[in-house]
Amino acid sequence: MSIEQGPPSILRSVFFERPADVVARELLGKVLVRNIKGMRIALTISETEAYLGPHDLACHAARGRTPRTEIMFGPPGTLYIYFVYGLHWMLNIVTGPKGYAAAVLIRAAGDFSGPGKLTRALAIDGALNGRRANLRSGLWIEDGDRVGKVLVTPRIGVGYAGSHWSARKLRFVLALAR
DNA sequence: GCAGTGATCATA
DNA sequence: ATGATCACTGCC
Repeated sequence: MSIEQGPPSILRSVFFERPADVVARELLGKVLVRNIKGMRIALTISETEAYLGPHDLACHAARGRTPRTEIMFGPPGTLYIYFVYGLHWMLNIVTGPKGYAAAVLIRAAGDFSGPGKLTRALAIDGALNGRRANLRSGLWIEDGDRVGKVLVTPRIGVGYAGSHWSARKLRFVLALAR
């Protein structure tokens, strides 16, 4: 049996240096931690989506390397944060080897359901784009408890990607504990 | 169901 | 420079 001992460990880049769908699934139950001027907020991640890489037509990197997608070509564990619909910041973490543009979108954590609401609650915006998930940036991820059942569904809001890629089951949701 | 909101990118 | 689009949300 495994008893958690000592301080929780912060996920390092090796965790993120794997395919986005693997990372997305394993992020469920991990703890998203935000440190804002000494105030610490810790929320269990409950919903993620994988954006697999340039071949994934729902992934921004499918449009090639642009000023915005440049960040996704960086090392695993880099924060990729972009603005959409004129209102909302989206929180992603770059996955896979450096130079391979893939990422995981964190859609929900704690009581905050919805990617825009999550970033607003944690004061996450473009200032964190390109930073790493670590203590220095004030945003990182720690180990969590074992998770129970996981729901796997198509991703939200990617109808533009065509029937194949919009249907792929790349959204991972933590089922409620019983 | 759909309007709001503004960055981003393709097109020119 | 212009226009379509958008990994969303909240209100109808």
